[in-house]
Amino acid sequence: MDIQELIDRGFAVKKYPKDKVIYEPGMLPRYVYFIRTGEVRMITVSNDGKEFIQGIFKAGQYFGEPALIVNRRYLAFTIANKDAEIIPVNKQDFFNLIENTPGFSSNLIKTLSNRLFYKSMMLEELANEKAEHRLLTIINYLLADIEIGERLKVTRQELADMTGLRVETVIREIKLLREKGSVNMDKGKIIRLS
Amino acid sequence: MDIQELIDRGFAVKKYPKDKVIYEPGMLPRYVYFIRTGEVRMITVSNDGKEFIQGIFKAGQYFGEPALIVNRRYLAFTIANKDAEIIPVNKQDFFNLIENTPGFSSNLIKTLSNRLFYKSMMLEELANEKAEHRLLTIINYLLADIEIGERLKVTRQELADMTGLRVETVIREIKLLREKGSVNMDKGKIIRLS
DNA sequence: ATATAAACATGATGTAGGTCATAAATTAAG
DNA sequence: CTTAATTTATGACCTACATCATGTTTATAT
Repeated sequence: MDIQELIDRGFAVKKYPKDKVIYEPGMLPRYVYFIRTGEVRMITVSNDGKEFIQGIFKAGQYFGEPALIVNRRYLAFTIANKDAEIIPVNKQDFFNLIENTPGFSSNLIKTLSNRLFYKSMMLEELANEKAEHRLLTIINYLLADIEIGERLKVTRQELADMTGLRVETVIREIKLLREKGSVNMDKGKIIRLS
Repeated sequence: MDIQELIDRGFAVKKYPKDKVIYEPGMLPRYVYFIRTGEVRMITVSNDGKEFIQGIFKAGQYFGEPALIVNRRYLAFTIANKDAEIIPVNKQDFFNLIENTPGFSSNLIKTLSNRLFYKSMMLEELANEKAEHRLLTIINYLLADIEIGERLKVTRQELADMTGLRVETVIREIKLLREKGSVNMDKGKIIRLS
């Protein structure tokens, strides 16, 4: 399912400026959101305001289906990370897409499986592993997605919000990882060497 | 997809005695496993031997698809919790089921969405919440699945393995929850009152 | 009924990582 | 260029939970 196809079929594009909330916990799901441009973060927030990054979604991806499919209220916020153009597709239309668009259903199955895989991995980390191991795991996960020689453009705060640690801990731990040579740095950012 | 239908189509049933390992981390996925009878637990184990329960699967359910679908090695062990009869369905047959069995594909999508929902919830808990909150969350999640007046037949060790806590912590915390009245107990086990 | 193994319980002590405070270094904005 | 805002950095202290040790109660098997 590519986004242009949706537009051709007459679905409307909605603009969300950076930091605009797309949906929040407690709301009943009505749409699945297809991202044409920009980026979205999905976060849960604890009582005392600590954020956890459940996922980052980019152009070409969609989000919000699980809650809609199982028909339960959202658990997370989704917020535009940058200015974004998004196509909300309502429940009926979404189910029509699944039924009638060749390959869409199997694409959805793959997407859900992938996310499940990531979440299983992170659950194990958060349940059992300590700071150093958790950090190495996401760092390597993120490094696998960029080119050799590129730097990870992720802040320490974001790493903290993905691992359930606090910034200070991430800062100290990354310093140790660099000293140990477990991680290579370039001007304060982690770089992929191989 | 009900299990009898698979048997009618000629798929073989394999017996696994209690505690038999069905697959383990590092293996390449070759089958999806449909449970005819018995029960299976999926666990990840840290370096120092601590277990985390990724999921429990019962008669009528299937497991092992995500790794097969994304074509990556298993992260977890799956182990028979009780004597079990299981039908391994190989990759090609499984994809045929998706393609050709009416309703199977949408059933799979629902199943994956449900698990994703559970894992998102637990990730938030493990990342941000302390022992008491974590415990109340799974306890209520588990209570929702049993009848009013029934007792939760789950050990404190199992609660520990689902929340990333240690038995002693779970024991102490449950005692506090009972004293606070946040949880009702009957002969040492948590009971659902309403 | 008795033995044996799980499960539950509780105290004493240790520690990883959180919290708080304060500041230097980058990056973005005007 | 200068200012403001983020991000990174570091020390001092604290706390929730882990760890270890040992015992009691409750199931399970013979």
